[in-house]
Amino acid sequence: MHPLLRQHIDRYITLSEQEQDHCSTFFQPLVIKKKHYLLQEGAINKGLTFVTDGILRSYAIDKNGFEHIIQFAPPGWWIGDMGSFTRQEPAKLFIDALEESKLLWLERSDLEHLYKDIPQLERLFRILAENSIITYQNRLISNLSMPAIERYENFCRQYPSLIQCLPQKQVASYIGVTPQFLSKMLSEQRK
Amino acid sequence: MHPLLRQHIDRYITLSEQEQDHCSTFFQPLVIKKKHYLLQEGAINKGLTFVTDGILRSYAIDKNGFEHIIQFAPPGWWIGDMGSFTRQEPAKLFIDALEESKLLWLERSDLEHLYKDIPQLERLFRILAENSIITYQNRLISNLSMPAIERYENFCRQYPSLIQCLPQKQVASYIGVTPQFLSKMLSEQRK
DNA sequence: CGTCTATTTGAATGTACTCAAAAGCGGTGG
DNA sequence: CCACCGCTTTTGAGTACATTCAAATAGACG
Repeated sequence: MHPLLRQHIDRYITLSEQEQDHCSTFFQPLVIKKKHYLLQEGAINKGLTFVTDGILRSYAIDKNGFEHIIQFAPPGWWIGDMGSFTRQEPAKLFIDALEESKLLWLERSDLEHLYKDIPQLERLFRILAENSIITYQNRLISNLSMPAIERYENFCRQYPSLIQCLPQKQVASYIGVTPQFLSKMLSEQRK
Repeated sequence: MHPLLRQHIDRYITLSEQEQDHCSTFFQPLVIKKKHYLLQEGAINKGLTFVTDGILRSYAIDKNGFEHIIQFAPPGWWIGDMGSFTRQEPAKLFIDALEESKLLWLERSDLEHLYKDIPQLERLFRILAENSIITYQNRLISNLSMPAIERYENFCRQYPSLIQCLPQKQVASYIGVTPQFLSKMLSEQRK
């Protein structure tokens, strides 16, 4: 099992060597090049992705053609379209790589089997889902209650390592402003 | 076990009579009057709440004193401050009743025991958490990509029964505009 | 070096907010 | 049963935050 995945799992549950080995047989290593898609809107998201290297993003495109980034996934994070994955419906999101990335891919059907073999995994994914809820909730509160500049400062505080590797445009999309406006805010701030 | 709770659980997992009975011993019935708090910012959220009658809401108050509604909980819904509940940290949210309501209260420690007695419950709460993620994600996309009037129309489509019993002010807070602006939008729309 | 994309800057515009005040509505007590 | 109080909703005028459109500049990559 990939050390990053192992470390990730160990943070929440305890698996025996056997269980770990059993688990790891279902994760398929995958490499995805910069700008290549892992998922496109309308497709069915048939598996979950654990990032080991690089960085992915998920985003929606609105009817005016603008991208709205939902999530960045650096190493150690999961990414997927939860709606499409759990209900096997057409995805609302695109997922692509911002740079060449290495992934571990877990098929939905394999995960369902794993839940039966290792009930602890239900617990793991319950906790991961709860953490995700907390993150979404905080972001929602930010969006509802803060002006753009504070949302930006928030982002920098929360993801200091991401700020360094992301183009400004991507950050603008995440915090919910146009790239032009983010640029103007930053030039104001520098004064 | 309360029929609404039973029906709710049955939608996702299958419990034996015994398991159901065991479960239900931990749910404490509770009545909360209009405008009374179930949780206040800064307190620790020590349990989860399943609503059987009435309606609750959770909301954050920003530094300017404005409320931002995170969730409404009509009968059949859970409500709580996930961050405070799972990490036993001070809550960021207030939860109160919009009208006199009846609840079933489940203590965190009891839930932890229940997870051990009935591992299926890990599954139940995993699925509930995943559904919650999907809801938050859709709302985030709405907030990022739609003007206020469309967010309102969205809300009406998604929660037709809520629209009828909620004062306009509460809906405004949920979709993220001032009550004045919602009023202006609606009077425009009527023309 | 040339092309493509990201960033910056400026002017005009628009969506939504603030402040203020009037009107409507529901509940309560005399 | 009506009058009053408090809260919600409406309306208007002025303002601010953020967008759009446009164009120039800067950076990255083959």
